[in-house]
Amino acid sequence: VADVGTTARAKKQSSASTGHQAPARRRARRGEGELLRDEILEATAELLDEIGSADKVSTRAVAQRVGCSSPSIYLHFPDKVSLLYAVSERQFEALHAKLEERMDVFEDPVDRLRAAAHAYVEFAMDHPEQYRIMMMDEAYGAMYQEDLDNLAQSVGFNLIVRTVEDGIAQGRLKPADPTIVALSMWAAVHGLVSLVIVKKGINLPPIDDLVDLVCSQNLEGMKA
Amino acid sequence: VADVGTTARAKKQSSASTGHQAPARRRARRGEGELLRDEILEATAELLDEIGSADKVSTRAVAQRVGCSSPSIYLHFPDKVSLLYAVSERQFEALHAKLEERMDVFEDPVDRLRAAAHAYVEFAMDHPEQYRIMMMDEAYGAMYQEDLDNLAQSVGFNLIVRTVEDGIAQGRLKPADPTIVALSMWAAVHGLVSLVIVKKGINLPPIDDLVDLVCSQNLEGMKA
DNA sequence: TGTACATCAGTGAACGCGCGTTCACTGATGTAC
DNA sequence: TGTACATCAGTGAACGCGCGTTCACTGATGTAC
Repeated sequence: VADVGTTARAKKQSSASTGHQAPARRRARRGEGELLRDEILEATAELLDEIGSADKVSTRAVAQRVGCSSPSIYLHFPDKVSLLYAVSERQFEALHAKLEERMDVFEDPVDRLRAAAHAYVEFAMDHPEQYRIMMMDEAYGAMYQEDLDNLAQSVGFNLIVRTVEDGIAQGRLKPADPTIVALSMWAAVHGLVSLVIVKKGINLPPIDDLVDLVCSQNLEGMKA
Repeated sequence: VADVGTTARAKKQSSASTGHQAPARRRARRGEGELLRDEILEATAELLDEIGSADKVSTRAVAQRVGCSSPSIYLHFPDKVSLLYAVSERQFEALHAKLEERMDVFEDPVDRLRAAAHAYVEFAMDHPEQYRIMMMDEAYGAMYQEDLDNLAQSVGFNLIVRTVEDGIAQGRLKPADPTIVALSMWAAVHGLVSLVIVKKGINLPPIDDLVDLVCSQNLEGMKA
């Protein structure tokens, strides 16, 4: 009611309200509307990491982090679920890229699998809350429901299966169903890392030692 | 404003509103106030199973399931978090009891460990959404933070550690750190079951076969 | 046996909040002539 | 070079909803005398 005279800009600046971060974005040029889309995705990913629950990350908080208004989000995403879906897709791509990068250092399939396990754990420990959402959250689990091959692809599962196949073909691993071997490795590593994330504070041996142990149980025992 | 004449009971009965289930509870006798507490715990557990997210189970829904008003919940629990905590404690006790029951059928430590793994998986598959909340949810993870020994106890972890110790003492398993062996078994089984729960619909071999495989990798390889 | 009373086990209505989303709008940017 | 105009990239205010929780109360149950 009062305070109509001062410009909107001045008001936004002065009323810091709850806003620790509002970098006061500049409006994008004509063809650059997609820039905001990227900033929204990044801010959402950050907030998911900090807050650790998709439900509790509000579109308003995302907007505030970006420095835009909350309706602006709807210029780029039809609704909140779509935004979260897009973030998760990005994150799966990042995980996949990291696995590939770390595996490609090695030639030997067994080394490659160990490298993959360690890279997977590193990713999860770097973004524990995002990992929770990607791999433990109901919403995201359901998202990929129709699209299982896509999930396997994204999560790097096929990468592992193929490497196990190579190992068997090259005589480095005993013949076995490569999908089962890959699955039990994945489950063991995921189990480990998810326990550490959820029951944080539980005092465990260093996680990398545990990962080595899991790799040994899954691979060394299977060496040809 | 209108409709004041008809009794409250009649109103409740007729306005079925969204209420599929409102069993029209009878008020407890003088000393039996604790009865409602139990009913609230059970209704909450049911709803958690059905809905699969602690956030999305509302106190109002719990009250409706029980057939009482929502303020009644606050007669027995100071707030929603305490209610959820109490439910989860109950559930951990049930899991512990199930493990003990299934293990006690066998004498041999290796058999006992296999039985434990299968019982654990059965519990999780019977109450997938509760298992998610107990083992994958942030809120519950945090609840037990101060109380790690209690967690280990509740989840049956100590039971497993002791059985591994027995196995080693009896010469049925190779000498090793019993905690590490138990932990890697737990992680592998938890990893498996949590993948199946979250990524439901993913087409996998029967889970019991996978559990057997995991047991083999963790135990058979370790047999003395 | 009858009645006044304390208390126990609850209830209906409401408060205040934060959220996802919509609506009607604004004003800078580039384009046509 | 100047100006009218379309459009793109946003915005402020508000709606409606569901939630956890509180408040003032009610009425059945048992007890004292």
